[in-house]
Amino acid sequence: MSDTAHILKKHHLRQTNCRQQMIAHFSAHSYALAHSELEQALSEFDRVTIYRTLYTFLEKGIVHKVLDDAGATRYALCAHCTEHQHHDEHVHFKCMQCQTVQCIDTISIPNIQLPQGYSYIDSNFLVRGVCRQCNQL
Amino acid sequence: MSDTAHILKKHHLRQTNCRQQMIAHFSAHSYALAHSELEQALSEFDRVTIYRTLYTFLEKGIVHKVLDDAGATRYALCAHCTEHQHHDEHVHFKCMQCQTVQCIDTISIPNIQLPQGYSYIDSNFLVRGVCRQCNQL
DNA sequence: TCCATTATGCAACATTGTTGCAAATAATGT
DNA sequence: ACATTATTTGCAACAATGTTGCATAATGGA
Ligand SMILES: [Mn+2]
Ligand SMILES: [Mn+2]
Ligand SMILES: [Zn+2]
Ligand SMILES: [Zn+2]
Repeated sequence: MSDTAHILKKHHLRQTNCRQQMIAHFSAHSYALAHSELEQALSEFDRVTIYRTLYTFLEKGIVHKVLDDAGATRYALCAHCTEHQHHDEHVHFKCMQCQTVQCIDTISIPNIQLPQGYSYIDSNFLVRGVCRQCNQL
Repeated sequence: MSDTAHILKKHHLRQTNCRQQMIAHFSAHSYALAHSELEQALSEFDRVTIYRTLYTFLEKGIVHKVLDDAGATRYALCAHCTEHQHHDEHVHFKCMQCQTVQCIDTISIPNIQLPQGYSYIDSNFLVRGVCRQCNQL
């Protein structure tokens, strides 16, 4: 069974064309994808279908949301998440030159001490800078 | 001279009604404001004017952008920023109960070590959880 | 192969972000 | 106080993104 099929099966989702191609597209890219990018790449599917598929993937822990300072939300494959809990406490890096946002899985988000009375659920850490590729130009 | 007038003067901006009321509104709230909230509160001004004023305030270092996982960008007053550089490296906290996002000025963003080849510009750290007020219910 | 459940496409709409341009306004100098 | 000029505002129009309802199509299991 293909990788994409396996991911869907693992999360008890039906094997549909759109889902398979979306997962394949995520796998083929090392950076986080915006809705608009998926829409362009997979133009055979309706915008709403992609929208709803992203929602399903989020719920099931197949992808996680990646914050971007430029409006549109991005998404990237999760490494070890389940339907019940996301575990994506790694840093995200946005290159201000090529505008891509990537997961830096090797850097986990440092623990911080919240003020009295505040409780922690999760966090999202976006670092802006210039990526390796763009620095080498 | 009023506080709001002083802020505008300091940044060489004209004293206009919209700008003064927007700054007053920011000052009166301890949490980050979305465009839509300003629009509702200051309904005598056009949506576009508020939009452009936010843009001006961002440029001048009067407000900073606060990322939110729910689509709409929020803004909050800067403490020590100038036209030339923002210095808002503090943690932002979003309460998943009351949905407000606030600046936690007392917690600065921890330094992280980026991989070889990456250079750092700035960062945005959003912690999600439950705020003090909502926890005490 | 049939059926129940689920996913998709389409239409329609809501919200947010963005630009051009003419009219209104604020600052400046007289 | 008034005229001049640069800037700001409101309006219209549009682009992009997010969201829902509903009829039709497809999937997975019986
Ligand atoms: Mn990630
Ligand atoms: Mn802040
Ligand atoms: Zn880059
Ligand atoms: Zn709260």
